[in-house]
Amino acid sequence: MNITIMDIARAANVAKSTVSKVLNDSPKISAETKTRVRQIMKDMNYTPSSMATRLAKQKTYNIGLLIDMSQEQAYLNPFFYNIMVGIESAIGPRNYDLTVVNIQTGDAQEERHYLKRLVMSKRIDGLITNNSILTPEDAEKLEQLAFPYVSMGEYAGTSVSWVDFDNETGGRMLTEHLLSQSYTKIAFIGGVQGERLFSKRYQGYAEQLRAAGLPLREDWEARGIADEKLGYLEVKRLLELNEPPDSLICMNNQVALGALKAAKEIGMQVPDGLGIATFDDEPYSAHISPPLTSLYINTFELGAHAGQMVTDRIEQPELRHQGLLLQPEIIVRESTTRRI
Amino acid sequence: MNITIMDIARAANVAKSTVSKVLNDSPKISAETKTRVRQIMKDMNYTPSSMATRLAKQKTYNIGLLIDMSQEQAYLNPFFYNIMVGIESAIGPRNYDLTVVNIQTGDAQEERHYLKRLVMSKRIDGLITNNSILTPEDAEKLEQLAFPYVSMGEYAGTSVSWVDFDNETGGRMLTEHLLSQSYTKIAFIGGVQGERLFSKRYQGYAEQLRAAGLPLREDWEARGIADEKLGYLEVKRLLELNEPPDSLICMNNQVALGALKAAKEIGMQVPDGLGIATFDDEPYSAHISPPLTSLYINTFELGAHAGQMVTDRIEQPELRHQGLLLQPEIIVRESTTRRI
DNA sequence: TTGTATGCGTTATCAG
DNA sequence: CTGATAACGCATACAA
Repeated sequence: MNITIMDIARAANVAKSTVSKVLNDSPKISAETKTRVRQIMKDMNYTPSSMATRLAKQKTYNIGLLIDMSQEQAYLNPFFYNIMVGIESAIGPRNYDLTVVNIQTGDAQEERHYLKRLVMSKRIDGLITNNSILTPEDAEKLEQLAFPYVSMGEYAGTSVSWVDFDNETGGRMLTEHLLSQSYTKIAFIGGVQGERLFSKRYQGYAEQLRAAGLPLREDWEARGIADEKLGYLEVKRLLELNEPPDSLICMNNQVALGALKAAKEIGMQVPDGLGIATFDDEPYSAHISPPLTSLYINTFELGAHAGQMVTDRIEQPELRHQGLLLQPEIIVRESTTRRI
Repeated sequence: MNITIMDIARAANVAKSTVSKVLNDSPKISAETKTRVRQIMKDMNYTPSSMATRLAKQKTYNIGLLIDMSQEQAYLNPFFYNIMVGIESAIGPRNYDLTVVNIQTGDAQEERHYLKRLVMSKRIDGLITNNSILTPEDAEKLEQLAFPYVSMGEYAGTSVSWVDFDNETGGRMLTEHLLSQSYTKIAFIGGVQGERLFSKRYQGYAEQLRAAGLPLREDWEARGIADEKLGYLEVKRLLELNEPPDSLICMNNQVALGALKAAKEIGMQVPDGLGIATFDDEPYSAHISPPLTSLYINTFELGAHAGQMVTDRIEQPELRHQGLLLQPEIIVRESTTRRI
């Protein structure tokens, strides 16, 4: 059998409640007994059972991170490791663990639903999700249960706590940068109408154009699922217009890669003939030829703030909901640095 | 208060033990009572408390994944997401959750040590680590505790279960491929003497050279921490030798990127003048110019096997330790496809 | 087939 | 300051 609190109590000649108090460093235990009991615990190589502690304290010290593993190329996947490290950096010091759970959006069988599996079964004290997973109904339910959770990704609607990057400002930054390099015919490539991420980014782009007194050209619109293929096909099309754009803002690196490929095939010089800037700086952005000007988001920070917010909400339930907007950072590289 | 098994028992007019048996689908409960009790559970929106279940069953249904977040560019980090999805795909269906825990190799304070924090405190039923984290002492201790664990990465020593890729065969495959493209002066770039990963890979390379009757040239040795800088500096040096190599095998993509940069600066044509092949295919390997021939390892599979193995060992403690060697796959791209 | 009693290992509430 | 004793919510051997 395993060694329990009772064994320690017997060995120390005290009640198990005393041992418990020593474990929790209760102020009403004398220093002597504390050191004595602790020594015995060490001698007997005792570690309290987290199962029992959790049941007694009605607290798991565990945070759940919800991800949809079926979404192959979801927005934040490439950054997942950093996000996780960020979360851990915030919750670890507060003694919380991180449990990563897969939610299959497909099979929504009642019984396997994460609300039941994780929240109602008390497997976790708090939840971190992202806005593409969290449905309004689930948010509503979490609210009813007064369960602490945070969304990574803006959740404008009701009273939901979230952290996100300022995508609108991001759109403005990229546009402004291109304008400063005296590009004036800027196209925006990728993204589906109605998609939150796209809307914000496009909005920033549109605003900045308007501020510069430039028109939004409909013939330069290139919408669609933001992948390499889209970038390739759309840029081929755009460059063959009578009046082609002189620069691009891409929804992500994949689109930019496709765009670059198209430009090369057509013989268009980047950046002199065509400037390319993109959202979502990835590890290899700097290694493309030419290196891509891109918008860096500090995903470690994103995770850290999310972790901070859940644990805050766990420990101070009276806290009001809040939204936190982090600022991106533009990294200027050759793909938009005109030499003329 | 929360609704418990007792509430259900009362509402159904049965003993709570009966409810418990219904929960566990015991064969000695009549079909009628089962359906009746289940209906009531649904009506009352009851979910058993995992805390209590765990304590009673002495089982957590939780697997721990140990990672060292301080190691910035560890071998498997870029592949972390895939590995995790692989693990989840294996353990999820068996009803295990995954808890990711950070281990700071730096502060080895007794109390925060994962053996105490996770294993001895019974926070998890099984452990997945990688061989760069798992020290022989810890392995020994886990063995003593008869605790189920699996190492990702070969652990040749004692009786440790592990999964890994066949790095030696990988070295042979890359070498063989270069030979088949009639490269004959193959250098091996990156890796530190004594490092397990390097040894295996280099060994495969050396064997294949020997099999082809080619010498191991000491002046082509380029050892060191496998990063871009090393690739750049070493290849600059190599290409200025009287008799430079005509092709390279790089320890990873970073090294290859550095090598490529050096080749470009010197004006050496890739692949005609210099063939470049590398270990560890990464998402962007195909997007480098020229696209890199590289050795792909299916990290999802790695994770899936690891997950499979731990759960197997949890459920069948009598199982013997085993090592599993997965085969890599070579992806031939332009960087080694000679046009002459 | 169902119910009773006890255990799982800790914490918390009281007395003393 | 310390010690009984009752939770915490479920599982299980044994009795009925």
